[in-house]
Amino acid sequence: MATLKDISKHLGLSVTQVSRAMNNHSDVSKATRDRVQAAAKELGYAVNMSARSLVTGRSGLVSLIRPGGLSGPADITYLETISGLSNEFFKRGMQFVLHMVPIGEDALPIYQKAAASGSFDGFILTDLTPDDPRVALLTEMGVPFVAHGRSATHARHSYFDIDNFDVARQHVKHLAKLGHKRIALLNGPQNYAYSKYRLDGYLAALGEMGLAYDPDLVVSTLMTEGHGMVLTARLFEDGPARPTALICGNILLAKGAYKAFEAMDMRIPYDVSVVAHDDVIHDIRGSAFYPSLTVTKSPFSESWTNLADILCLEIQGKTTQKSQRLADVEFIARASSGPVKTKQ
Amino acid sequence: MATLKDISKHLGLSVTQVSRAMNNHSDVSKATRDRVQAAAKELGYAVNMSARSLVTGRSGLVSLIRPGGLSGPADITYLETISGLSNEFFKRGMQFVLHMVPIGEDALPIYQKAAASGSFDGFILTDLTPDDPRVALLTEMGVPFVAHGRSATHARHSYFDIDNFDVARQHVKHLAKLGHKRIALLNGPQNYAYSKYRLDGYLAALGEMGLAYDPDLVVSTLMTEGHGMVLTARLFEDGPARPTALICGNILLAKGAYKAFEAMDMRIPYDVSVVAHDDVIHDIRGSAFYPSLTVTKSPFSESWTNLADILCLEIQGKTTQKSQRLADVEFIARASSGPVKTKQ
DNA sequence: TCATGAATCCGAAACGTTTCGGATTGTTGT
DNA sequence: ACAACAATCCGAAACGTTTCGGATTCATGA
Repeated sequence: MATLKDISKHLGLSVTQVSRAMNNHSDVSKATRDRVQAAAKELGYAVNMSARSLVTGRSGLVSLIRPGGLSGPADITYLETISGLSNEFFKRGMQFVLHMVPIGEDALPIYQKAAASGSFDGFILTDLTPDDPRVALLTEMGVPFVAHGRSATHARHSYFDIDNFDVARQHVKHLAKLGHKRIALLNGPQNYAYSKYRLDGYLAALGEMGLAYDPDLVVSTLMTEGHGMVLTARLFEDGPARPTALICGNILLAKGAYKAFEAMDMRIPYDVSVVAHDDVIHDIRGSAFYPSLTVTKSPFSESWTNLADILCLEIQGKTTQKSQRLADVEFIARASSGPVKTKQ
Repeated sequence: MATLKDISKHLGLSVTQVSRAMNNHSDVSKATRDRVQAAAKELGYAVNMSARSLVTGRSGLVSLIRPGGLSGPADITYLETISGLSNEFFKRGMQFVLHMVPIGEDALPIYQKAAASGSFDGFILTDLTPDDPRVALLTEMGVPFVAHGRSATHARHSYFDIDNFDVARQHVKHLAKLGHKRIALLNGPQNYAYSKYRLDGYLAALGEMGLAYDPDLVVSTLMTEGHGMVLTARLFEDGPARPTALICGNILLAKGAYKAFEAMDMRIPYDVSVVAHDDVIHDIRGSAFYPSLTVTKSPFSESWTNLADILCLEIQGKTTQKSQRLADVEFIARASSGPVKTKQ
């Protein structure tokens, strides 16, 4: 493995100048820069990251520690996350270190150790909870990190998120304008921050539109097709209090809901309106539903490059200010939502 | 961030002795070892990996480069792989660096660069093809690696695998002993090494049992429930050449096959026998099938610790010999396979 | 002719660890 | 009393890079 010294000997230059040439510094002539880079290629030079890290104090490693192991096929979205992030950091010349903590083990001490080891330049946090202890820990330790989603209690951290408050709000307002008064919400798991924001948005919009809040119309669940089906069936049991519209946390829940409504002989959108949020990760497209599904849409996949950008900024530490980005959500009205049925 | 020098000053010892104490070397007294370790804890010392790497020449990083991006929900098994491996290497104090190469990009140059950079101590190869170019590349470069599965052409590399030849052979022999003469094989994708070994085992066993080989009875496919269903339906079209038994590459294919047979009104095991290989990753248990499924079984999850062990050996390079381990497969006869139906 | 400044280069120190070779003790056997 | 040996320690070099401060050259303008 060739070193800078090898190149410097081979060319009769100082190590300093070779280093500066390789890193495109200003005070090296174009001629020598070219000579150096040619020699580097010829000798098969590759920078020794350990040596560089030792002097720069940066390892080039970012880490994603995933608590809670796997929870079955629902975790396919997680593979998407890992895939996207690993790629973005690769593009930026950084190594993406993954650690999936087995289920049942407490992840916080692992974060603590990893952060204290100084081996990592930064961390990516996913699956934020409303009051996430990892945010508190890393903030206190002064370790760079970026969160996919927002912690509610520690507002002053870098994150990338979509405006989940607005997602639910748009859904409610759309349905309320169509005359719906009893709107059910099939929300994501309640320990996640985004579910909380959606619930808040739902409640706020109900208030805005002058609608009453009925806790029986809101349910939190793992977002799978199966759960969508059975919980929809439960929410829409026949009776005087039966809702006339349903908001689904994602496309899979909506798919389950469609099945439930079919089984119950309720026609969309005549008997019931359905809207959902589409994060464009599952192969199913809202437009391919029958009837086609009204959605708020914002591609999950736009997160990775943003998260990587933000973390790199954070690591460079040029600015003390935290980067907080909210992605746009697009509202697409389609055939699954319509005017509320007038009493017959 | 405290260093060895800090501890040495704090204790009036030499840096040498502190280092040796921290690494449990022989020639340091128990008394000073304790003092040193206490001081280390007190000062919050954590070894600087870059510095250590620089002198030892080992980075503590292993890398998994996954070509081909994602192929949808079928890739849930891949999450299992990543999860298991990241854990095993964590236990061994190594960092697991992941890079998922986007679909369409050629992964080989990435392996080439990563190996040439010297940043990684070793590589894990998955999804081996029968003549895998990555095996050739890394062998030639002299970089430590371990393969999950075997390359057929480059036999002299370290690997962990199950005896896929034997898997198919056991299936055939079991069915042949029950009197089956026309045995269909629903194999995995043909570009994977394990599919080739299974096909070889199938052919060998047919020979052993004196049965004829009919290419029409063998089909390669992605191993999903859907493919299992439609391909079973096709293999078992009515006619004089209809097979009497089916070997499925995994549990998902078997599940699809069951559906197909139900639709075709063929009763298991009276009209047709079904066997499969169970790698115990999908939540579905062969014993929970109705009728319960005859399988060869060997848990995928045993691979991770073996792969990590082997790669660590390879990295230490104590032995020039390659580690090649074949896991056992267990044969479990259940209700889905029975004597061939006598002509009525 | 001489100061000025830009362009280009270099030596040496520093990062924190491991390890080689040797030094200093104290104990043992003769 | 002395050699031999084990136990315990230490100084210094080395790993490969970056960077600080300064040095050299050469053209420029006064």
